[in-house]
Amino acid sequence: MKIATWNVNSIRTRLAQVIDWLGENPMDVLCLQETKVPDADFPRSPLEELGYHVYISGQKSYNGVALISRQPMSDVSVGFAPVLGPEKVGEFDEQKRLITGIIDESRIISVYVPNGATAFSDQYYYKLSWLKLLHEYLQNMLDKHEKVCIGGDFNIVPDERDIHKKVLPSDEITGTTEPERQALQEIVELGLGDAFRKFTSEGGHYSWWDYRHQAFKKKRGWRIDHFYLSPTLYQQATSCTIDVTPRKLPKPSDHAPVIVEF
DNA sequence: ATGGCAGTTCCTAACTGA
Repeated sequence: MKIATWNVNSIRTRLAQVIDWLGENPMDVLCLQETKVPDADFPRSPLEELGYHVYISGQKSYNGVALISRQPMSDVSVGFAPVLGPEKVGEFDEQKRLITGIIDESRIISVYVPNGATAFSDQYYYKLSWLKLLHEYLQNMLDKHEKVCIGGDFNIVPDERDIHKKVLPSDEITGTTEPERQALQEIVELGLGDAFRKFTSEGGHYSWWDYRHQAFKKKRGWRIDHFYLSPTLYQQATSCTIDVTPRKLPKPSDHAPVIVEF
């Protein structure tokens, strides 16, 4: 089974690139983030005409996630509330950042973790709180012995190999701070494995490059788009790669797709 | 170092992004 994750930075702007990419790289499931469109306006028919099933959770301007699946998915749900209950989740489902469904007995999750703006800002603490809910959400699924594959834009650089420059804790760069890495580590310690790191241990592999300063050309990127797999799927994984080809196109997303196979 | 982004919106200027 081949699953990809891609933060497309607006599905309407990137639709032709997504269709072309799927033509070259057929996937069982494509997890999308930053679709930036309300559900009623999502361009579902062009994808359905390619033979995919489309599951979406979007909003105007910001955020938005989707699952594009070759086979129909079962038990599709959006946000934390269907798993954690509305009382615990409160306002945290207002931003559309999470969608899940089951295919071939595996639970696939497309996630868009909050950016966090400036380190230690209100948005930064929102990100940490959101990650705590994600931890509980995944724990719930793993407790039910589900096979879990979560892919998406985590907006966290796991370690020093995953960013082009030397970063000191005192730099306080959002995405690299200790509390964020700790929050991600606690998620990993639920029993999930970073699929990319099963196959590649050296640094210098990135999934996001700033649009400014010719960052892509200068190879100044961050690896912030990840797949985490529960033990059985991690064991069964045969590859995990980043496809930088779409990042070279005119008007690209600032993120490249990541592909896992198991 | 002159300036070196992109997407969205009831603010074509202000915001978010990471």
